[in-house]
Amino acid sequence: MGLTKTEIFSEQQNQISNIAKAFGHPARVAILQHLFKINSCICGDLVEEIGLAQPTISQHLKELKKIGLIKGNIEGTSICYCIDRENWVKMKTVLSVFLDQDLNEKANCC
Amino acid sequence: MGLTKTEIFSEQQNQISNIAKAFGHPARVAILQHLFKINSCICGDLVEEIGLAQPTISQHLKELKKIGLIKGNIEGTSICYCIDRENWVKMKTVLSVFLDQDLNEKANCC
DNA sequence: TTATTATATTGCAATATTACGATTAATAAA
DNA sequence: TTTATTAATCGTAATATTGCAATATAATAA
Repeated sequence: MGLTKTEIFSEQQNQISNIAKAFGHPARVAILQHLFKINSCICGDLVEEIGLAQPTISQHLKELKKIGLIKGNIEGTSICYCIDRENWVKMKTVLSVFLDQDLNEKANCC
Repeated sequence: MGLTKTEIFSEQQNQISNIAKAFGHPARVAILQHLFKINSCICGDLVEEIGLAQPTISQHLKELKKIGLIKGNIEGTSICYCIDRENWVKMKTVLSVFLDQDLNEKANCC
């Protein structure tokens, strides 16, 4: 049906997959990398930098904002988007619990 | 158009987003967690464990296998799926370059 | 050979995502 | 006020994803 059955999974599992989904598009990866690199940004820069149309970038920014990885302050006609470093660290904490599962002494069975 | 413009992004950016996409569904997160937990598995277990239909689980397993995070050995009528720990570590290395971008001395601009 | 069991594949419906042109909204500059 | 400038929103087309019933395949058991 194309609809993820969120209700049968734990909150942690949904949280992890939601974070991962935000990283699941190269444009959003590129946006985040660029924001880290220049440490301050307006949307126009990104349109040139990334190479997608302005509405498309705006849409990706909206998703990143929704999940809390970036925040935007209005600055005249433009908006200063930047990384929400506090949330970024929180996000990494959630992910690391999942990613570091292999740091147990168990060996492979096959 | 619904088609991601892969060609305008770097190989690293596409690699990161592809890994993230694999984690971008709670069922796949749950499957990986379960595989780590019991350290050996067959698909039937997962159908009960996760609560989705057998074809759906099979499809998710296929995607995880495609990206190399799990591997399956034929064992009689069943298949022993397990984590590909070598690739898991490689995957973490790729991701950490991206996730640890914030470990620079820069402050927030806004 | 004929079940039985376990998993994969196919086909399809429903929903989600991606991308962009056109438009709108809001501020700044003239 | 009029005219840029900048970014958000709307509408829509194309493609991807999710989920499952039905079926196929493959290996073992009877």
